[in-house]
Amino acid sequence: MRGYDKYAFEPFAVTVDLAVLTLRAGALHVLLVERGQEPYLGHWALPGGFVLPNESAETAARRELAEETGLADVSGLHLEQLRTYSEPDRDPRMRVVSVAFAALLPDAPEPRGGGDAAQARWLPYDGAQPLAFDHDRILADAHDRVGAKLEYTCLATAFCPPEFTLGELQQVYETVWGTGLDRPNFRRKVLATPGFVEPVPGGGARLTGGRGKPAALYRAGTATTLHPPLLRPPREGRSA
Amino acid sequence: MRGYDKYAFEPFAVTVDLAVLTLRAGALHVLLVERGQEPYLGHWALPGGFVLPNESAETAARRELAEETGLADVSGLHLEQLRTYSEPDRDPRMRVVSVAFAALLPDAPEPRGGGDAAQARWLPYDGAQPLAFDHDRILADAHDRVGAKLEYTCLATAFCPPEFTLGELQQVYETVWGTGLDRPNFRRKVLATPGFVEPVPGGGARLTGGRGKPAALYRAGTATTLHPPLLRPPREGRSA
DNA sequence: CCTTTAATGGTCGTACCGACTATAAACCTG
DNA sequence: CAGGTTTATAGTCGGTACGACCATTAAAGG
Repeated sequence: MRGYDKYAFEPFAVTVDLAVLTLRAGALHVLLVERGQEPYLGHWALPGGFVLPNESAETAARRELAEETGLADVSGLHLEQLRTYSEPDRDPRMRVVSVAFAALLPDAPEPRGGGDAAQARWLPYDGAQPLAFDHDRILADAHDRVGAKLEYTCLATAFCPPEFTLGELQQVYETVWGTGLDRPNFRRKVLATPGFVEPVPGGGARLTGGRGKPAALYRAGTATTLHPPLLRPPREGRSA
Repeated sequence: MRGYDKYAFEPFAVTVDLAVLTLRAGALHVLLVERGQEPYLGHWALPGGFVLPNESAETAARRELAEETGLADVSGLHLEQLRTYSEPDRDPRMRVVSVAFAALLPDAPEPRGGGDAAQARWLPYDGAQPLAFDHDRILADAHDRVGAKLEYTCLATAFCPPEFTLGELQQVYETVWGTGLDRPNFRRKVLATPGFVEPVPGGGARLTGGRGKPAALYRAGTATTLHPPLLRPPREGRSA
């Protein structure tokens, strides 16, 4: 099927769906909107919308991200295309093909309504709540992807503010992976990876709550990949 | 933009594009079709086609794979969704959103025409040949993805016939990565990973050309991921 | 028969990583 | 203010993995 012109084709609606993730109070949270109409009236759903005629899916995703979060500048946020969901019956109204993205936010301002009546809120990531459409699966895929990319990329800093402590960076890993990590070993590994983080020149004032010894501040480095990777502890299945 | 009904939307054509990769004579090859019409008349392009009204993108990709390769059974082949390309001007004729897939084939039968006039052929992967549309980028993304997944999954066996030698498996890594690997170390690593490969019970007759000591035959194991991963040798940039 | 080729088996040293202990600098409590 | 708590930081130690080798075996070829 090489020639477009000689085959009839069905036009599809193309949308983007966003799994916007952040860390609030040491727990992973997702930005969800409450549906105001059928189907799935009253259910929570991932934010998203149509791709406009002159937009790429990435452009549409960033526009939706700005609209839904109410943030003035979303240009620096990490936005990653997950995959495209195209099951014929995923939306009962019509044929909708949706390109899913994951977005990572450092802090979590409570979203304004964005001019739309339906409320948008940060809800904790449980993995259990039934979302509208196939959004449970999209959200689970987003979680899997982010967890995997933490191993071999510097993605974790996308969850952190511009200046952060190593304790905060470790919390990102622990929260997304759901495991505990040894603090000295984590510190050794991160500092031994050139370009992962770099110390803030001025000196290390603390940012955290206040208890304990003040921590040094770091910024995200210039590296994007981790060689060798920072592997998560193997699942306690069985050892051969 | 929560409600579909209250916004106008532009219908898009949705297609799939396939980067079908195989190993022929120790080199990576790609299945390409020659375009028989404008635009890009005479250029090589990735095989692909429209997603039909009752198909998912995965279904359409597998159908196209069967049509283009002429293989009777493509159900066991590894098919992986790469990402979706949706730049508004990627096809000059109309708005086309394309879901790209990578397919991995063990052996490489010369493709029949598939009933279509345009010829389909295996061409060596150079990364230099200018393909039609944005297919150069899709092909490069496919190569990157496959190379990366070799590190932490058992994907390499998808390039191998049902029974293979460790030398053939090593050739997959060396060809895709473009590097040489130490044979004893590769062997030790593969055999130390439970579930990666398992010996053929009957005994190890050779399959390869004939020179050298006959190699034992193995089958793909049940594992899907490699823990710890089989990292490719670091690029010779500089060491800190 | 000797060379060539490739598979297989093994050694050795280093780097890394997990587990663990120790010290330092802040706060809180009485 | 003394002492305990909390968190950050420094360091040790042993096992494992892995890269760089070397050696042996089993075939084909001249």
